[in-house]
Parts: sequence; C-alpha cells; structure tokens
Amino acid sequence: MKFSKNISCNDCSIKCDVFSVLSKLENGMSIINPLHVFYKKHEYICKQDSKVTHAIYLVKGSAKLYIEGLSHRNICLNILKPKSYIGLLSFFESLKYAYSVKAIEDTHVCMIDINIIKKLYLQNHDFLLKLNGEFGKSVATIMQKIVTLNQKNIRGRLADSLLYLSRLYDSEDFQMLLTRKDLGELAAISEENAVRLLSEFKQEGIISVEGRNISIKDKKLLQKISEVG
Amino acid sequence: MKFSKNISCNDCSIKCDVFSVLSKLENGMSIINPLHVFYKKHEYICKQDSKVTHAIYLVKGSAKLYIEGLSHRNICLNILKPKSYIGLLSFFESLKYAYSVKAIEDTHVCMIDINIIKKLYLQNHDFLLKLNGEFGKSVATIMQKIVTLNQKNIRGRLADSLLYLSRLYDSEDFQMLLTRKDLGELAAISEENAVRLLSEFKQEGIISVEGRNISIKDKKLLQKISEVG
DNA sequence: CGCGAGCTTGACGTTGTTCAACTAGAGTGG
DNA sequence: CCACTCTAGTTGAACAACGTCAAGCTCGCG
Repeated sequence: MKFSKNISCNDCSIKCDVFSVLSKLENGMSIINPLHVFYKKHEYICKQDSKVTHAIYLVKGSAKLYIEGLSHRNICLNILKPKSYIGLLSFFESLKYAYSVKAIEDTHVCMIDINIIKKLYLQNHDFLLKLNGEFGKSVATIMQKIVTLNQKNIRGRLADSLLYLSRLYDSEDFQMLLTRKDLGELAAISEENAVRLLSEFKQEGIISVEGRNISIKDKKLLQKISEVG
Repeated sequence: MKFSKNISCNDCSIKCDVFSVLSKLENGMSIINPLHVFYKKHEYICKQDSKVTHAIYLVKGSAKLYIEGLSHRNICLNILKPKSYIGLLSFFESLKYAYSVKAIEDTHVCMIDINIIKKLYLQNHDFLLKLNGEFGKSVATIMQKIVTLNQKNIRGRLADSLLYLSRLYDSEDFQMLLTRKDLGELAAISEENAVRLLSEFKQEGIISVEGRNISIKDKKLLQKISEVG
C-alpha cells in the first residue's frame, strides 16, 4: 500500500460525482484534498468493524466486497470495478463497516474525508439524491441475495453468479479475476462445489471453461437453472 | 381495511419525527394531510414490487416485514412495533418495495405522501440524518441475517430469533403474536423444524413454552447456541 | 528441483426439507 | 347438541442436498 496526496481532482482520470459537485462551487477544489491510495492484490481496502473515516471511490483495478462470516467463511456480495463507491453501504451515520473490501488486482482508490462528504451532500441535493439512489439499489441487491442464499440450490446459486459476472464484464466471454474459492464465496457455496459445478456446466455444454476464462454458451439455459434452482 | 383523513397530527397519540419537523415550521401542519389506515390481522400493508407512494409509519398494532421468496416461501426480516417506519428500506429513490408487510394483529398506520417527505428532508437536515441513520441500522441487521442464513445451523437460527423477540418485547417472558410458521419464516427454517426445536429447547430446560407464550430460562445457553450454531 | 498455491475428484456423513399422518381446539350450520 | 371443517400444532421417517475430508494433480516461482 502506497499513498499520494499530490493528485488533484483536475488531473484525475475519473470525473466522479464529488468532482461534479465541486466544480459547481467557487473554489470548490480547494476545500478537499483527496488522498489517493494504491493497494496491491490481496490487500485490505477496508476491514469489517473498523471505523468509517473516509468515502472511498474505486478509480482503477478491482476489489471484492464481502462479509466476514463465522469460522473464516466469507460471503461475497459484490465485485467492484472502477467508478464505484466502496464505502456506500456504511455511508450514512453508521460508524463501522459492516463488511470488508479486498483488492483482487492492484487497485487505486481515492479517499475523501467523510465530514467533507457530509457537508457536500447537505449543501447539494442532487448529490444527496444520487447517493441515496445508489444506496437503494444496493439494498435491492442484498434482498435478492438473501432469497438466493436461503432458497436456491447450489446449481442455481452458481448460475446466478456466472450471470452476474457476465453482466459485470458486459460480455458472455470474460476472464474473471476470481479464484475458485472467490467464486465459491460469491455464490456462497464451498470451493469444491464451485469446481464440481463448473465441470458439470461445461460437460452439459452450458459454458466453456479454461482456467479463469469463462464463456457462456447457453445463456437461456443458465437463466433457467438460476430460476428453478 | 378502513381509512380516515380526519385525524390531525395534533390529535395523534404518537409524536413522530415528521411531527417534530412540521412543528418547527410555520403553518407546517397545513401542508400535509396524513392518511390514517386501519388494517385487520393478515391484511397486506404493502406488497413486494408494488409502487412506493407513501411513507408509512406504524402507529398501533404490529406487523411482519418479509421477503416473498421462491415457491411461496417467505423470509421474515423484522417484526414491527409502533413508532417504526414501514417504508424505510425502500425510501430513497427506489420505486418499488423490495419486500411485503402484513399485519399480525389489527394495526393502525399513518401514510404521508412520499413527495412531501422528500421536500421535508431536503429542507430539514436533522430529519434527513435521522432517516439515514435508521436506514444504516437496517442495513447492519440485514448483513447479520445473511451470515446467519448461510452459516448457522437451524438451532442457532432459532436461538437467534428467540433472542430477537426477547429484545423486541424487552422481556425474557413474552407472548409472541407469531404462529409456528411465522416463527419459522423469521428464523428461515421450515415450520416443522420450528416446532421440533421449540420442543427440544423446552426438553433441555432452556425455555418454557405454552402455546405462544415463551419464557427464556437460560439466556446464557441460548446465546451460546446462537453463537456456535 | 522442490515447494506452495490453486485446482480437481471421490467418498462420506450430517443436516434440513418434505411428505404424511395425527391431534386438539375453534367456529359453523343442520 | 352433534357432526363438520378449518386452522394450528406436532411427530416420525425418508430422502436429497451440501459441506467436509482426504488425496492427488499442475503450474509457476524461488
């Protein structure tokens, strides 16, 4: 982990919501000094139960957002790509993170003091509504996850996860950055079953697998499996 | 279901957050006209996937908040008592309810047009922060539920639910309004297992059960079961 | 060359859902 | 007042689903 205070928002490759808000204000840029942090693969970006001090925005790389469960079993809720908020779900008035985030490749994030964010969203209602909207979506996702966890079998759960990844990478043909264990955590199944089911799906001609390259051959069928699971 | 438009906030037995906000404004009371609705036991208060049009506040009675899962299996997230928001989780910019709420006894709620709420929270930041804070707590609860569902055995899950009810009714000795089926949905286990485990816990001297009256005899042990589950 | 991380497969045992049958009490109508 | 039916609760047994353990494999790297 390395950090830098010498990247100004004007130089940043991403024009985030915060930037949009600031650019509307006179001398807006001067009131924040974003902290840019560079994480290596496998490093924690934030840790469950630790204090929320900054808003964190993912600029480059990717990360997994997961709950640290009992006896070292994790449940992965999301894979994060650039232009997404990392801190979002623990944003509003909750003091501690309800989850952990770890880099799954070398990753670059931007951190802004939470108090500045609060000032901004109280001043700027569009920003506030935007954050709240994102928040609402996350909640819907989580609700879905609860049902899936409790009521779908492991085939359905893995099918779900593969479709999720396909949506994330916006292609039927993608290289995932996840290990089999990671994939298991995403589908909330054991690593062994993740492996087994990938083979099964491959055997059945639904997907093709080569290492971490996945290609969805029969999307309809995969959706069917996800539904009936 | 019956409703009335003739209850003013000044007459209402509960002084809710909205009331506090309004009372600070000049002629505040005139800008809303709350709709009071009276539901019979078993009636829907709101239905999953239907449009969110009002903020709903529970004035009297109780209700269960649950996700309608696959093939008619529900998962109950919360039991609601007076002075709680019903619409909260779907409040911010999400158009549709991500869950259903049903009365578990005759229940009286107050409904306020969502657009008025939005105006209020943009004007009044204390109100906004309060709502966001509540929202944050709900998220933490849900995260916990996810871990529980995926990683605790049914004994641990039921123990959790009994402890939850004990906290809710603020007593080790309570009459729940839930059927065995409801209790099962709260713990996310089958009705049969809910029955079986209640008997087991009774046999083991951890609780005593008579119909819907539950008395927790050995709280320590119940907590232990919930942890190791 | 050896070591470790990631991956793969088989066998096994536990866990929890489901089905089915039965009881008890409450409400209804002949 | 008795048969009925409906709901809620209860119990047992069978089956399927999953996680876990164990063993072995491959590949990349020091």
